[in-house]
Amino acid sequence: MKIGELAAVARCTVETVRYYEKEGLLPAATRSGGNFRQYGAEHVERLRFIRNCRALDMSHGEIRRLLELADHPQDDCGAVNEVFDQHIAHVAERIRELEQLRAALTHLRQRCCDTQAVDACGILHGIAEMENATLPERHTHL
Amino acid sequence: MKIGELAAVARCTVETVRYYEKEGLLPAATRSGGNFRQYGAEHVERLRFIRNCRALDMSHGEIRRLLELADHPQDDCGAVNEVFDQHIAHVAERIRELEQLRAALTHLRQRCCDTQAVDACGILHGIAEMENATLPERHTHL
DNA sequence: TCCACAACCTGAAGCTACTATAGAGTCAAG
DNA sequence: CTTGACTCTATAGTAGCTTCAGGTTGTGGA
Repeated sequence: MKIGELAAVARCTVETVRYYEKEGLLPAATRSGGNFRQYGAEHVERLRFIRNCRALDMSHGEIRRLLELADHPQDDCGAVNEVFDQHIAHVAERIRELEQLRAALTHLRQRCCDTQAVDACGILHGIAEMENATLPERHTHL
Repeated sequence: MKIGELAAVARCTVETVRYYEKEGLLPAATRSGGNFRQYGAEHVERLRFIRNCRALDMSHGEIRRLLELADHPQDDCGAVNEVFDQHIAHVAERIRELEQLRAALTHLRQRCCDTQAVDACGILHGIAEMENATLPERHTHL
């Protein structure tokens, strides 16, 4: 199977496949006489795994770790659960951050209910007066 | 005031200040004899505004738009409200996406309750079996 | 006056996860 | 034998910075 077909079955672009190879997420393919990449079922499986992890918003670092662990089938899967739990924690943390953010934005929004002159706009004044202590820093890649 | 002091009062790094100047968010400073940037109160105000917008997770594009609008104090502030409402909508949308994601992750997590061999791990099998239709695409910069 | 050292300067590269482009080569059908 | 789809490599761009290299300026103590 050539790269276009692989990309099609995994629903990603050809460029993404080549990028994963360069990043070491996908092992280098064998080459045909004309230097075209040749793939088999194991590449399909691996690429689909990677794309599914990306659909779950995992970083390449997290995916790399999962792939390493999956490559030792006899080992205990506790480490897998750990990676996964940490990822869930990242997501939960980001949701908390964004909910704080939404509350702050909604509060600010109420400072300008009517349309008026810009220099009297409650939103702009609200932003100018903010103390940075209000909001959290970002802790995740999400 | 020199760049280090400006950065300190706005609680960001010197590099960030120079970056904002290069991006055109912050107007170019006048220079001292030794080519050091010199800032005044208006720069402090503007930089604090920018940093507060960033704390609200606005993109540089959104901030640029707000700054433009703020530079025409006599105009109607309806456009400001519009930018703001759209940003709130972005945040709400991202929260929805992440909550879907969390649900999917939590569901997957339940497929491996006990520690066992990697090749029997319900999480890894679950990821491998996923259909990409499950999850939404990202629509915002958040 | 000299020296050390902090703070400043510019320009370029690195980060994440891709996407897009240019220019060239390969292959199957008509 | 030509057309056109597909592939190849290498490079640059995206957002919002951070880090680094290599050089200049300003300030305080000896």
